[in-house]
Amino acid sequence: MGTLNVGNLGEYLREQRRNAQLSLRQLADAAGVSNPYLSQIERGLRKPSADILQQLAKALRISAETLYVQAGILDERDRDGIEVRTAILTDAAINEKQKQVLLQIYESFRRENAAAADAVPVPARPPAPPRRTAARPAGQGPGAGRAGQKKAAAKKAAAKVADAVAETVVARSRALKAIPAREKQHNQDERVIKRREGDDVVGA
Amino acid sequence: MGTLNVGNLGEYLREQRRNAQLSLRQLADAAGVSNPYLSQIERGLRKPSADILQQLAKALRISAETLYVQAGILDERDRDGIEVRTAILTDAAINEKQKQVLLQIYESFRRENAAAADAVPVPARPPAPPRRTAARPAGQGPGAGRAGQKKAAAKKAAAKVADAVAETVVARSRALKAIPAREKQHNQDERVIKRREGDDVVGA
DNA sequence: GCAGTGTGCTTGCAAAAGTTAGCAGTGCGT
DNA sequence: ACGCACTGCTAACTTTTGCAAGCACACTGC
Repeated sequence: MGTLNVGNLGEYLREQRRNAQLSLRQLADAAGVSNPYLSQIERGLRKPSADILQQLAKALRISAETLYVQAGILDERDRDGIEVRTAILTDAAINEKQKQVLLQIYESFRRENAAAADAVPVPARPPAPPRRTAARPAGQGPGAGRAGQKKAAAKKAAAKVADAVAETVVARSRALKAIPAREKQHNQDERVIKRREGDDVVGA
Repeated sequence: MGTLNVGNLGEYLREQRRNAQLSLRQLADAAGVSNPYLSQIERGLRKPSADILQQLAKALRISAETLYVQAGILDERDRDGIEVRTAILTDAAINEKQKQVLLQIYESFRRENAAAADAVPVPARPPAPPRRTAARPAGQGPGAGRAGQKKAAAKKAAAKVADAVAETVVARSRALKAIPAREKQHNQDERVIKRREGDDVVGA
């Protein structure tokens, strides 16, 4: 193959590996791939198979599809957000509430990015105003008192769920950041043991 | 390779080719693939790369993802999730961090639903099960008063999710900027770049 | 200084993917 | 009968992927 069509894969992989604070050897070991090969991939000298990409994605705790896209196996084509909206709305695995939550977040992100693209000075919390706007129409105040009270209670419960979810996300994020460091040390210990054993075998 | 993990690909390919009323040679020529290789693929003797699958899909005028699924590159069992994930990942309007956040939330929703579907009592979290149990009867509407209150609470929680998560994203963004290790890695990047340039020269 | 450990990379090689040249069989026209 | 075009496949070969062994360099502790 004269020129490898590997797109941005190598750079992306290296970036993700660095974000995870893993050495080349650590990621290679975690993915079950040889470290020279991983080095070659990162430098764009090789185009790995989808199987290898799956293994790497798993070790990096990112979705394989992410790497497929970077490698040019899956196409990046959505510009209007229609597919994301459609996919979310037609997904049978999540309920309506969750769909709405995801859509709100998705739209917030899009707005945030659009604002950034416009180079408009972004307020401290750009997503906040849309949320409040959405919350008020949901109220529909003129209804019966009981109806209003029930709705307020429902909102309170939803807020509690959101707190739990956000907490989960934050905790997970921290775990992801904390684990690599620990794993790194732990892996070093393991590698020391492995290496000594390996050295013994070679010596023998 | 002792046993090729090619799933149903060969049979599926042959079926599609026959449906299109193409001979093996015609399809191979249209796809830019050698006809003996196509024969081997159809007989399950070879596992083609994603590039070859793309070429074949294009010649057959079907989506490459269809063949990826048949080849086991994409998981069909996870089909609904795949569409959402793929849509999110291929969306050009949001960046990588946002994509990962959305995916994490999506996954936690799915997990939440799967756990609720399994109705597995979680001993580790005694507070959580009662809340979920309450959310479920709400849908079934056994008790009108309580069910209504719980529904309203759920809505409020959902509304707060976006705010909490957006806050998380902002916090994470700040954390990423604050991490000194990032600078360290940046320096490593420079070193690697220098080294790679040297290597490239040697390679050329 | 040294030894030990970690890092990323080079080199040679095996295995697998993928191609080229050609074979055997089938159907059709003369 | 023959020749021709088409079919799917075999076998040898080429190219690419992916790995094992090892190198050079950096860092740390003694």
